[in-house]
Amino acid sequence: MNKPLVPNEKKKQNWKQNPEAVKSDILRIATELFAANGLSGTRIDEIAARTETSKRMIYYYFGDKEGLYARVLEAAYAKVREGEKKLNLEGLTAADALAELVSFTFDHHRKSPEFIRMVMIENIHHAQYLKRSEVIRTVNVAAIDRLAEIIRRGEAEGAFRPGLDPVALHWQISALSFFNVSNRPTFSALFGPGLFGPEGQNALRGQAVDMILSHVKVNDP
Amino acid sequence: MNKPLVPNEKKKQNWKQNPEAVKSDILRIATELFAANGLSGTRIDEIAARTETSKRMIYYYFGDKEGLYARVLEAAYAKVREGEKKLNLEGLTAADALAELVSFTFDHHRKSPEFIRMVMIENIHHAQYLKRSEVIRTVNVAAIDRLAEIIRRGEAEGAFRPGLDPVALHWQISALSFFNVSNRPTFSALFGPGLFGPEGQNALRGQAVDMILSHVKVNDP
DNA sequence: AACACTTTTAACTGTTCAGTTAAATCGGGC
DNA sequence: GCCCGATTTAACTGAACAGTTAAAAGTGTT
Repeated sequence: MNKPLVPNEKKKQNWKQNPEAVKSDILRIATELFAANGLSGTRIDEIAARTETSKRMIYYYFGDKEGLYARVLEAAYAKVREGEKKLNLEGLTAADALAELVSFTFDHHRKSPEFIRMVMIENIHHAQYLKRSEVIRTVNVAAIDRLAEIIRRGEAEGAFRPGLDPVALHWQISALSFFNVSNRPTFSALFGPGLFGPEGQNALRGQAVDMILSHVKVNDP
Repeated sequence: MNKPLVPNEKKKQNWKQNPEAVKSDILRIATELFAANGLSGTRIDEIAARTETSKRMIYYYFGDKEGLYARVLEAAYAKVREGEKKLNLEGLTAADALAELVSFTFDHHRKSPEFIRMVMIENIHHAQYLKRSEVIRTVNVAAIDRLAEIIRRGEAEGAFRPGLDPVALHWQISALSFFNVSNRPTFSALFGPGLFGPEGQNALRGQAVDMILSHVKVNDP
């Protein structure tokens, strides 16, 4: 009854199978909608309607709603990791490398609002889906390793105070970069949009760099 | 058929009308559930079941689910404002006052996870309910005023660098305090619970104070 | 040409859930 | 004692929604 004798409308004749494309099409739309509406706020029927394929195929490939959500979460982390590979800190002093890392992280978060929203949603769910994913942990260990290396160099140079904790430092950089995106709606509603325009963001980025650097440097007056 | 001839079970005889108590009972349970499950994730039937009153009364007093959510959000902000009145910065230098403010804010956020979750949820919804509330804005203006006063004193003392923006400073203090609670689930799942135990939290609080202070102080090496 | 995997279609199931209805009773202020 | 607002109860409505079913036919591989 399908692929019918009447290939009217926009039904593609000479049609090719492409499971990967179908899956990634579903993931793309699902990411958009889960990030916009949360897990319970998203409708499978709406995902299906905006996909090139059908509701049936969502269940065929992803099992159920939670399975799809879990895959969306993993894909979001994977995509962000991919973007972080662009960062090159070779040949810089430890302080310059750290400044560049903070600045990059700040901007990278800004450019990934969908990812930020997925993490927010996952935090609302007490990270229960992230906890089950072995894929994701490795991504983030790399961030800590990179920081640990910078700290090691900074101590060797005598530029950084001793005893810095790379995980705490990552927490601080993340806090400043993440909050900037996650809490923009409420912050902007309460205090106006000034900090979120181009000048405001440049100022906040520079201040974040300054805060982190003055914290790790050795100078105690 | 009710208030029946048989006051068996725990039906309160000698029962008193008390609209305010009924409303605040509903708000208390609704806060707990909205904070736990979000707007679309919360069931009115579950709120009703855990209240001393009935589903009918929820609609009687709050109209609909969104009306109830909006009132819960306002109540959460009001309660947090109430807690902030405990902070006393009289007779301190600007630097000491700011240190105390950061430290207090960090701890105050930690003690208000329900409020934090409501703000997270509200950010997911692009602050659409907060925007409509005139009640809430005034709460937060006070925070800015308090900071502006500290900055003014710090500049007068010659202790702070000139040109500090109280809104940006509030953003920074909030980022460090808010992220600590909001992102604990994912951060802890990825990097372990170490930073969220008592020692870890003491360290993070101290480092937050240090970061803010070394950023506002005048010493440029 | 056989076989496994992929895709289409649309109706259907069963449940969950926000919001309603109705009639009755109760408390308290006037 | 009268009236109005507060409260109880439990069943009901109607829509939304996750997940299923079934039969058919396509693709790609060997």
